Amino acid sequence: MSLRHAVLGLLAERQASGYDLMKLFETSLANVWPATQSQVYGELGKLAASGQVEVAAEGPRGRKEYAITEEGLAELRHWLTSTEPDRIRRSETLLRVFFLGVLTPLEATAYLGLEAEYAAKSRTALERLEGTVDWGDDDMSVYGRLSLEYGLRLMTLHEEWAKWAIDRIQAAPPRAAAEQEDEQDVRQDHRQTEPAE
Amino acid sequence: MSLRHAVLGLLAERQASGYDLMKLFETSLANVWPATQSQVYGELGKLAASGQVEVAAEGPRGRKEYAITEEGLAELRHWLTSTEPDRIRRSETLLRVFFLGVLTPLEATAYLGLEAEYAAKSRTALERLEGTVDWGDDDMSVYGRLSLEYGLRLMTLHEEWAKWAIDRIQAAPPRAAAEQEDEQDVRQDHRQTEPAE
DNA sequence: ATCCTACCTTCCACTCTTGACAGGTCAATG
DNA sequence: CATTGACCTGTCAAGAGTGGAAGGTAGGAT
Repeated sequence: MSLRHAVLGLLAERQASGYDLMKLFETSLANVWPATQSQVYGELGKLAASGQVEVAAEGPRGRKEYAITEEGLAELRHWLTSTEPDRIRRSETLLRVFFLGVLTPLEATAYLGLEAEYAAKSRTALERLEGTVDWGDDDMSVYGRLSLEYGLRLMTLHEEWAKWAIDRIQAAPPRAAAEQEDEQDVRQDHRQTEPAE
Repeated sequence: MSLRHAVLGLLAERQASGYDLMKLFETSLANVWPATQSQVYGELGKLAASGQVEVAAEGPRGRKEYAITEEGLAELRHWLTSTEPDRIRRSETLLRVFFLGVLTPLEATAYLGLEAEYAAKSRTALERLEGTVDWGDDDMSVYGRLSLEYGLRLMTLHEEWAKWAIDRIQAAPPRAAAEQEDEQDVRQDHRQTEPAE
């Protein structure tokens, strides 16, 4: 459902073609709600069909500039004020952390080290972005900057957390690798309960 | 791709039926990688077909307990050590922040207030969870706790960020509502460029 | 003895997302 | 003039995730 509103939101700022929108998705929204061409054009079609968006101008090579309609703006406002955001968050990084037990403590800390490294790199990239953009006092500047700050804080958290986790594992290694070997043997016993299909 | 490895990871801990796995997904992995019945059973079927998992025992009412095979364990290790995690993160919350400009500053701060509230509530829920579980020194305890700590820190960040954002908006409101009205009029002009379809 | 509840698996229809492919036009450069 | 590159729209196949329906069994409580 969110992609629909992302498109509406961008068109609320100013009218644009699918091509224009793609550039916006690749720049400003890349870290918040990525989207592909097929999605954007598809969504524009659906929005036009339902009257929340309409072709405001046609340009050179088949270019169609879309503008949000009153209906679309109403829908956007309704989404922002009267619906609960979908807060389900999937984190492959954390999923992996859950299963770090199948590795040796050394391998586990190596993984977390890469996480810390990634977060640090990602954070400096955001800082560079912050320096690049010229922040005016328009909506996109004010509110986009709030998002950027969130990203900055998140990457800081990520790095510090990863370093903290490494310390913890090194302070109290969960289990010796030898015990893991034992467990593998146990599993093999299980497997003999029934012959392979 | 990750769901496959989530299932493998859980089965690496101990063998289980689809039903058992569902309970694990609802409890331990709920905040990290949610999954539905259809997904879990489907994935078990595919994993069994590819030999990474096999039926270790059959129980009372059609119950089938699956166990990870050596192949599956190898795949799990490979995933953990030799592949890059998918770090794309979608945040509907932040997406909305980008478009807060279509609302009045008052409405915008109200939204962020709800975010702060949600984060606070969510954080105390995690703290309660932390108190409930008895943390041993096994893998799931050690590594699961690292994930929980991440969640705790994230919710703290979320709340503080939302409060900070509210302050910022109140200190320097982006634009008066009156100007937004003007903009709507401009958009109406655009719409007259072409009659509705 | 019956009924309820928890247990347990399987299938389906739908939307979202990805990645790639196909096709075409304008503008400038050599 | 021919080629190149940026511009611009569209479609399709396949996988991932959602939500719910269907259908059946074992065990315990009344």
